[in-house]
Amino acid sequence: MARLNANAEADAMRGPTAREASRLRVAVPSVPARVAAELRLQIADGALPPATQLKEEALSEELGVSRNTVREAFAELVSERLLVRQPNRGVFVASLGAKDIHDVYTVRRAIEVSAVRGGGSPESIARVRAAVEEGKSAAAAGDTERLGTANQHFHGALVALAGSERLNTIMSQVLAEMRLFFHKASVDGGFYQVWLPDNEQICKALEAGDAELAAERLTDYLARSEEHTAKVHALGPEAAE
Amino acid sequence: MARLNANAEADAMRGPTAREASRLRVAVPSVPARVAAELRLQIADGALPPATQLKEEALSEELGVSRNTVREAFAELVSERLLVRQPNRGVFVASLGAKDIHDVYTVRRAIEVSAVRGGGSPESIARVRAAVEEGKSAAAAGDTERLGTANQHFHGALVALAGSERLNTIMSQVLAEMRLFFHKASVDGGFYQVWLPDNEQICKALEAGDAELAAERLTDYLARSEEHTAKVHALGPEAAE
DNA sequence: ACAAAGGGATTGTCGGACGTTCGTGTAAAT
DNA sequence: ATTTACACGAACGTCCGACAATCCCTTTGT
Repeated sequence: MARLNANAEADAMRGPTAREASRLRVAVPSVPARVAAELRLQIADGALPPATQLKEEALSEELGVSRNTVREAFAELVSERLLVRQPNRGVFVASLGAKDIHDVYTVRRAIEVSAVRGGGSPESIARVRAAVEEGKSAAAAGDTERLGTANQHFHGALVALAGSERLNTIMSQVLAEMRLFFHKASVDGGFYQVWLPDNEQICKALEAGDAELAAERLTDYLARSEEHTAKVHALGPEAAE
Repeated sequence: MARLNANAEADAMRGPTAREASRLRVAVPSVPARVAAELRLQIADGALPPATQLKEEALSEELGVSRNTVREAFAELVSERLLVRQPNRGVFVASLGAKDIHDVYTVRRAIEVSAVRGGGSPESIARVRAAVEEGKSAAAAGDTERLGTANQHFHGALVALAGSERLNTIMSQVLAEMRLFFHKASVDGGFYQVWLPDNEQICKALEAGDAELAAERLTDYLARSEEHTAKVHALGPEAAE
């Protein structure tokens, strides 16, 4: 129940009040934005599993914000497809079905492949390389969670090759949606391990200036990844491995 | 000022009240959704030109809804990039710069080309054909506005080839953004005329089952269209042709 | 002329209120 | 015993009003 311990974090969540208004401030996100961020986190790491209902009043009390504010946060997350709203019934953590898996991968194919085909600047390619290395090091350390985020960084970096603000935000939403499938709790150690060689090969092709080859490898990767994901999902989203 | 005549439409905008609750209802959209739809329309046809500030209280009075509701509508439109929010300053109709043009076209290249490459079912290709014919008929009738919407239908139909719900919503948002450049007021008759042959050729390739050729032609089209758009935008978004 | 101080307008967030909708459990009827 | 009807309660949807925080503009002081 107590998603946040009621008082300590509740006060931290609230905006700057009169007494602490004097300190210098550098664009503190609005309260609804911070509530949304908090919920995003809890959804991502499985504290709020799919199909969980989020009640406005309960949340507003736990977080120490008004119902109105919670409502705004909900609207934000609904627009990101992390929550779904059933009119007059409430909002629920999105639970994705087989169809959604395919849909998400369709978007990824469109966006990632297109971005990779474009080539990208040396700096942006360097960032792809950095993500690859981050993944390797995480794998070496056996840090599953870091491996997962490194993988997301990798694909985010791929899209960033296009240098498009809009594509970036679309991709980050898609990545957030993918986390609905794979909470860290439901993913075994070898899950991301498999894709490390793919990442390496794609990155190599990019560094060699062969964007077309990279795109081809990425397409291939996405096909296998979708298949894999669908398989894992088929035996129940709960069954780890 | 009076974007809506205050009373008549205001009541129409409000939700079903007690007295009229008896008639059968089939999923009436929520009040914020209807406000957002209204604003979307007014933005699309230029009644609310870019950089216009939208004030919460003024709108809530004109539309006969509460400030809270207006606020929710704003949030929706901000998430669609039709409005931009300046914290503590207000929301403004988005005004796109040269960089945004390129950005939008980058998204279109990714999404549309990818969808076309996939081929698509006969029914969805038929819908592309229908949009092409709609454009021709509108051009023959000299109906500029219908020509514009037909063009949007065409590109929407292209994306629909992929059969992806998410791609569709992304595309419809992008199309909405494009309307920020081209209000019907600021577009001369020949504006869309030019692209009719392109649409025809792309559609022909699809019908012939040659998705790759269609994708190639589309890529070419998008390049020329972006150039054209950038040119028009360069001589001031106001200058019609 | 320019910096500081003041005021007005608008947003951000809160709190509460009330009708509506939907699920559920209870009671009545067959 | 199963089904239907009804009443209750929990949430949501929308409205209203309030107040501090913030920003812009104007006025004031030097």
